[in-house]
Amino acid sequence: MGICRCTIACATKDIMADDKKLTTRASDFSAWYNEVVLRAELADYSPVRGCMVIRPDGYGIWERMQRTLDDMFKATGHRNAYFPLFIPESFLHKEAQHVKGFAPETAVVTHGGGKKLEEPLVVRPTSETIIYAMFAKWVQSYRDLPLLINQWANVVRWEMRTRLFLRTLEFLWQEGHTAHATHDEAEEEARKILGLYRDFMEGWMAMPVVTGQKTEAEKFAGALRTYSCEAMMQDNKALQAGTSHNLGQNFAKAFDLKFQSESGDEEYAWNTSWGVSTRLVGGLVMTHGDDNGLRIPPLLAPTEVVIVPIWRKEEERSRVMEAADRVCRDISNWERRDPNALRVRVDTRENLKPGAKYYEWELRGVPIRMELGPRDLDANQGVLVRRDTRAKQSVSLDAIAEEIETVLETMQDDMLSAARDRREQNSHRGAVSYEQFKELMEGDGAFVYAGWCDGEKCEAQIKEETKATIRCLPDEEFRSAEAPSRCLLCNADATTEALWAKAY
RNA sequence: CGGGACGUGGCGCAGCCCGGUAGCGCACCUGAAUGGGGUUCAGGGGGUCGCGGGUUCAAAUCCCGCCGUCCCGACCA
Repeated sequence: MGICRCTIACATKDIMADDKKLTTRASDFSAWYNEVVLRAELADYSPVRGCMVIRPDGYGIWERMQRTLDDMFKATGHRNAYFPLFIPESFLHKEAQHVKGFAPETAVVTHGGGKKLEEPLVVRPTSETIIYAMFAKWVQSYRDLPLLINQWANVVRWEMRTRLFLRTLEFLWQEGHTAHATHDEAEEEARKILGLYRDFMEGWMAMPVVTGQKTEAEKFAGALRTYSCEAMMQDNKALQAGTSHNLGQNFAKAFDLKFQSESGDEEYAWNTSWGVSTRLVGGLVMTHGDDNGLRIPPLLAPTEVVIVPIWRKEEERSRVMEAADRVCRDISNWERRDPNALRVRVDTRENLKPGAKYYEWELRGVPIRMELGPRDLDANQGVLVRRDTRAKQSVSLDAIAEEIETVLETMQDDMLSAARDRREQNSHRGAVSYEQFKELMEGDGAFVYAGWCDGEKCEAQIKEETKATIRCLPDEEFRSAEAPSRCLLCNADATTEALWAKAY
């Protein structure tokens, strides 16, 4: 609820209006986020603590993400497979760092069919162990490599604090797992996927990311190196949107994944694993949403255009409805079932005034609203309203499909630019004193690029004192023109530049 | 798991301090009118007051326990 600044005379009216309004991002970002997710019907709470139901509008976004990513994985030679939900508990213990990282947050099945199991089964928190155990059976020779597998699955991590989409006990994701003959091939794969993720996040989600490498403290449990895509949300906190790991030979050694090389030697394979999850939907909300609700970038919007018919008299009603239906069919290529055609729907509800519909579709984030009334029909036009800018334009019905395509493309680009501008405005480079850094982190938050001595003590102490962490050691294109020379905390010579921020 | 707030028709809340058997707004249903930025009027349906105990003639209200949600810490895609 917003604050009423009205006089008593209009208090009632204002409260009514407020009842329909979202908490603003500025007043309480977390509350705003929850309200958007619930009221835009992306998800709902489940009876089980920390779990959520993904509703059709939320799942529709995920489906579009899935389809796009799946195409990208296939185009780079990966194939889908499915590995089981249950993993023998002993498997998790075979890689020392891995079990250390995941054991505390696993759900374990101890009974089945009414009997106690001989060996408890872990509900997968991630599938490295079962997958590399299977890879070991399948790989004999270098000719079997590389082995490029992806799976779409659910995983369970018993988190303490949960947030819709951002951190739930169960979530949906894809996990890619590959085996290679050499370290360099694995490294190339891990980097290739990181780039693929970035292309998806920027090109489809209109969510700019900083790519880079995780520090030892932040890397995946069991990995040699972890790379990540870090996006800035509107509260200036970082969201780790995707990770790609070079696992080295750690899992190969733990699961005896060996192959005979060209020269006849027996060698351990080199692995990578990488994933993005339904967390991306949360990232989408927090990147683009505004105080009127969700804003979905056109390429991922389950509905791109909603047509709102407008009429006064009965005669107008039939005329407008008929036209709306016709336009919908024309521009959506409905009868041809063309998957690339526009995703359009007509809001035929008769119990709501047009204005109410406008608010609702804005809340739901549909990119374009098309208002179609008698005056428009007389002029053979429709009114297009962009969700991102709320700008209106009248367009001839003869050219409406083309114009919509143009507007959608423009919106997609504009949303990425706006998100990037916002990130840059809240990013700080150059010499930042630790005092300034603390002020930034205590205040509005920020991305801060600063020098780091590579010392885990400095990293830990800064985290302790400011809650900010090194999100990544940025890839070259994100590094400052002039490399920082001093460590943010200890002032010793900096060995690298680090991106600091508070994180989700 | 520690600190704080909250839990009352679908949603948002009042009632609780000072026990007496539940109310408001929105939403929903019916009818009529209305319809280019949150329609109006009339009629109507819906709640064992988070769950479980206790105190009492009587509990939404007082006491104890538990569960859940949100915020803040320790853990994390």
